[in-house]
Amino acid sequence: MPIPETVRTQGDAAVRKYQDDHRLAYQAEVPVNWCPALGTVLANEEVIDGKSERGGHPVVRMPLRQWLLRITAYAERLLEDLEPLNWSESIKLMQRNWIGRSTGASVRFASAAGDIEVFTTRPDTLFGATYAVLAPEHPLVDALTTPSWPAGTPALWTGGHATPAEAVDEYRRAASRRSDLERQADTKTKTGVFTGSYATNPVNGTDIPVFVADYVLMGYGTGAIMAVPGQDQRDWDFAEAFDLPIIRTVQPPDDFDGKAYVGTGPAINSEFLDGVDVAPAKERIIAWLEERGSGEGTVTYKLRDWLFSRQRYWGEPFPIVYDEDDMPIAVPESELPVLLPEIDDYEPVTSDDENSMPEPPLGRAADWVEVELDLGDGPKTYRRELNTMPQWAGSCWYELRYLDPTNEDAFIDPEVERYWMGPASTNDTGGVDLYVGGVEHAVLHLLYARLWHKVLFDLGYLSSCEPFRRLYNQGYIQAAAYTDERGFYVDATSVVAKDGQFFLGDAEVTREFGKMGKSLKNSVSPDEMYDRYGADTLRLYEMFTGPLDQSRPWDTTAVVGVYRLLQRIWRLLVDEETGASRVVDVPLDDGSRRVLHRTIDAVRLGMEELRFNVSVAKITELNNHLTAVFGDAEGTPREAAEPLVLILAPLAPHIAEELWASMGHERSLAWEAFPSADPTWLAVDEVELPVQVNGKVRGHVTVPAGAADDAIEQAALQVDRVAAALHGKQVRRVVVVSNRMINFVVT
RNA sequence: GGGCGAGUGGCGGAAUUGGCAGACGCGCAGGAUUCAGGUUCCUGUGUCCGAAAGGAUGUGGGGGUUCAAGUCCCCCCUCGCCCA
Repeated sequence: MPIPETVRTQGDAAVRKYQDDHRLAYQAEVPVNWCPALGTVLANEEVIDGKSERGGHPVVRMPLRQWLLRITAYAERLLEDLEPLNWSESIKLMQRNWIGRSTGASVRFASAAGDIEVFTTRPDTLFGATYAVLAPEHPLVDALTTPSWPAGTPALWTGGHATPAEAVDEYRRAASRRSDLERQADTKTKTGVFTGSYATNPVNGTDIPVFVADYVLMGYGTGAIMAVPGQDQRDWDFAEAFDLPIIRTVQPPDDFDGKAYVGTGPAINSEFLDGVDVAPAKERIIAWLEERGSGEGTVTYKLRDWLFSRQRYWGEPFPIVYDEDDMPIAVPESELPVLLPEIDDYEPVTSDDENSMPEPPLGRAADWVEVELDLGDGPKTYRRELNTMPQWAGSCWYELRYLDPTNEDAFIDPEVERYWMGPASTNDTGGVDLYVGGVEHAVLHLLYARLWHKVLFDLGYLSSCEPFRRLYNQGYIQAAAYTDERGFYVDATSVVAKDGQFFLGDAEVTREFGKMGKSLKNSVSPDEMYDRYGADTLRLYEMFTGPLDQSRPWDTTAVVGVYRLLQRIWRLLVDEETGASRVVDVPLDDGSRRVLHRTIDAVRLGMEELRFNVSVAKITELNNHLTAVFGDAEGTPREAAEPLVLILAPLAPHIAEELWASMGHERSLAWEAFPSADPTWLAVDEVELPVQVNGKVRGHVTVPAGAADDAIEQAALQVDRVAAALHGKQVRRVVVVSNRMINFVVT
């Protein structure tokens, strides 16, 4: 890393600090998510509503020195490169929201306790800031809390307390009992107290009161806001509740009758900004603030650096050792990989105690922890890093290693990577063609893997800058889950149904449907279906029950349908009595040829769009047709039999291979191309069109494909029921959609 | 509170994206084969009226645009997911 001269001249410590501020992996004392029940700390992405993503255990915040990966340095690129990816908009949106880029300004309001730094996305509304609010946990709150209420403080602002100190103390106590979720969800009642201090609005020198209120969260922005009730509904509600002035600084449209106006419009009551629209007003005020040193334009991200240490045994050890000064040193490449030591007890140290401390299991491997190495200044004893990497570390790049799994010299041959993953054009990010995975990885695996891919790209190992070009989120097969009267999940397999109610022993339980898994205790094994019907039927059934991206309950009642389909296909191609092939080398009739090619076309499309349920339906239709024509004939023409087996193969591979062999092939069908429809047989020479009268179908006509509008009209008029419907009516208009339909509009 | 997605027969789900709603399968009913059960095969199956021909009605509810709406627009209800 190039070190700027100005840093270099300040000595080794400064250089080290500069490096630490920029390195991808770094250690820092940060507030971490400590989960005593799991015995490890967790990344922000692994904590949902204050509970662990796995298991739902309580998570407490505590400061700790840990490894972090500087994902924030990639925030902008992670955001930008989402754009061209063939991912669902909802997942892209989740990542965008998680990265949480917001542009705005940080503005300093002078106060007796020093500058209060607020972040705002609406610096253009600064003239409308009529008060300021700090989160109850904000570090300046104590300094801003005055010994007594200033003269003229409205009773409304004091919360009924004799002094600001009392009021603030009491308020903070109450706020600490409410979770962030409650604080944000409860938008109706606005609470808060006045600190007794004022802050100066830099644009006009106005002193505005400073409040403490829990609708401002410490974890977002700077934990302090300038309140602009005219343009923010939360601020408006608070202003109404505390009788604070409201100044509109954006002119709402004439027909606007709401309270806060968040739309665009010309600035008003804003001196030099008056008449300027929101976007240019932002630019102008930022320039003004920067000129005077009162603030600057900033881009902030919600995304935080990735906490990368875990106190678990099962994880990649860090290739890091510490010297006698506790200085971390990278293990030289010749010593890699660092392997986990054999230990007897690799369980994490778990606890119910919020005050317990993380304790890495690797600490138990005393003779592994101490290691003698020569890192340039002779053999010395070093101490190994005891934390391990999170489970995501491996899943961040496994897809790359899969491409070249036996390579001993590199994690992947660049040529191999280019072949599988390389960009197809200049605008292409590259990446695997298709990645099927669950939505639950939206801001976990799918974000982390993108980071690693970009890092490897930057280091020159990859030609693709994104790992997954197309992402498809499969739905979940859900299963019935049952809760007892306490709301706890009970083992679903032990529940019995009786008269529409569900019981565990004598106790009634409540049924719901959810993703199968340990947490809902409702896993259902496919083994039973496999034993009874075989793997092909199981596979085909899963594909047939509905679109891949939809969740649905596991219901086995319809499985016989696809089982019968496979049997029917078998009987079409193999003589049940003798086991001999029924495939014959005679030409196929034109009608069957049309059905065949239409089916191939539809199945191919279904495969491309991952709509396997439709593909199965089309194969069924083809088979129904062929059975009707050839079921009782001497045999089934090869021209239809072979494509039928080939289009079936991806859905029911075993039976397809067997049928393929039965037709005399010695080589696996895996080497055959997927059939393509012949366009000649997709073309039709006659079409049957519905004839509508006032939008209602009154009959059908068969006309040559591409027939002229008036020819269709003449033919339609010949249809008895149409003629009857038109009798005595006046035709106002005739709508003909070629090869589609015809509609007579009458009165 | 905000955002996104979904709601179609008894059930799972189709519908070339504005053009015959209900493909395909399950289930159900009737029939054929069978000593019988199962298997297999055929026919029917949204709802209402009708013996039938046929008619009316119908894609969560209400309104709208259009010759034509499951599909587009507005309001509402329910469910799911995400964010706060």
